[in-house]
Amino acid sequence: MDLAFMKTHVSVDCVIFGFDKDQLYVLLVRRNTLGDSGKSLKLPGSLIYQPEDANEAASRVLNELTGIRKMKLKQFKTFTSPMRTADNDDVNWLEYEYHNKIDRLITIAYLSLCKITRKLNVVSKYATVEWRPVNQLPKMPFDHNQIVEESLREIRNWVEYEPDTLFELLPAKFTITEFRLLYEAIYNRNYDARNFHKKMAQIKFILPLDEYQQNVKHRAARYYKFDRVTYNKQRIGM
Amino acid sequence: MDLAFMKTHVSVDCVIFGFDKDQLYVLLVRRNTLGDSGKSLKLPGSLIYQPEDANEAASRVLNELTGIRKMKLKQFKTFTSPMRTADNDDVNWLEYEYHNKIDRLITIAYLSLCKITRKLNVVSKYATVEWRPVNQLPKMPFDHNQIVEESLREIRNWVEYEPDTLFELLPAKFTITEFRLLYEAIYNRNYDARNFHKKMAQIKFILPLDEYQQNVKHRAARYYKFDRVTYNKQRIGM
DNA sequence: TCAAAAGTGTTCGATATACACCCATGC
DNA sequence: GCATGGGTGTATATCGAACACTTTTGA
Repeated sequence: MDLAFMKTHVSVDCVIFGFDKDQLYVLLVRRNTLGDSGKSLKLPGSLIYQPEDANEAASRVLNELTGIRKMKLKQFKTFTSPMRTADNDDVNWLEYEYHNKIDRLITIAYLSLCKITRKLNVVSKYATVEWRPVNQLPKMPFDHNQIVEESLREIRNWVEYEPDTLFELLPAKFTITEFRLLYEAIYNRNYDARNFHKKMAQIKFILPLDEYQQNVKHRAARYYKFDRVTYNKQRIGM
Repeated sequence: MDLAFMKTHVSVDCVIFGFDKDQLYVLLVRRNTLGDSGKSLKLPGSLIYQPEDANEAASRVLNELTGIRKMKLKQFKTFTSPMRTADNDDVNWLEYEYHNKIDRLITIAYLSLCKITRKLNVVSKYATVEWRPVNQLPKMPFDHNQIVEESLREIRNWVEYEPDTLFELLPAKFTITEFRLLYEAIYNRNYDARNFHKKMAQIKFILPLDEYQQNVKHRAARYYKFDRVTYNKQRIGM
């Protein structure tokens, strides 16, 4: 056993989910490639600055991308394998990007949710920002593919403890069918539309509006909205 | 914003739960005190060595204490606040213990379970090892009190996903009442003894033995055991 | 009038809860 | 024989699963 203690840089990486139609998407950034490893898309992230804690760093990354000051986010796992930086291309990019010699790097992974319709900033250090379907992700640098995989398990946990997180993924006004498709995407199973309706009707913080879809070539669906006031009241009682 | 990136040592800290009678206990170590902050008990932990990942470091800490090679363990949260090392006494102890200059330290917290009857090793760097009731913990260094608090939420999650973890806390042969008291301690609520019995009877991997309590001044309770073979078979089918 | 999706109610089985009495043992 | 905890069964409420038809709208 080498008796030296690990001293290392620490980064945060954010798995930001979006939802459209019937699918979950993950927000990836395209780094300015050096060499050509083919792995040009990656999770947005950053090294942690000296005076920050990890939550602040993740908030900063999210804010840069979305402009939202206080995004909901959740730390879910820290990845520490020395093999993370096994690929030289990955390390070269890091050192170029951060102007620091980097031998080993651990990362604290965060989960966050964002409306897919939101206009995003292209942060200077990246060429583009892209939503990619979670089922068809490209090969990414470091262990980013593994991080996304593990985040999927975590998202269910999150919505069970804090169901209001779900509404981060939906537009302010949504139909029950849209909501059901979101559930189906997250839990990767189907829900009976009738039973689902019944359940929604019982949930007090989901309010029916007097608005209906326009210009659809079938019966127009009713819109609903999430009511945070009622939600918070219920939570206090628990 | 200070543009220096954080470069830091990383430690693991282990919250090891034990169970006796009707209470959860946490395993603490007594450090050889320097100065007298009064905070001489702390969670067992260690800086991570250069070639290790965090799981290996946590396994090493657990192994040193219990002699068990492959203890079940679960990473649950990383604590990164710069304020962790705000107390000079804490930092002095660290630097004395590890012969390293330490300005900032983040820690990856692990959860583990151990039979409270197990004979423990006193690791050289500690004076003693002690089980303390989780409800009456002393003030501990760093953010160890907060870590334990957050671990309690995590333990429920763990036993729901992997119920076999529970049996790490019980002797090989246990009564249904002992098992119920464990549930009550973990979920901090009472369970009806009759309904609990009924539920246990349905669980196939809990096997009744032909052994009963001895020398009790009331009707002797039957012993049961956990059957891992049946447990694994069921799991595969899920 | 047809296609496409919205909306609605009932039945059934499984599961969780509430609750009361007899049993075995040591003293 | 009594105190102590062990063990059992029944009735009820609740929740989730299965399931079919009518409604609205645009083309």
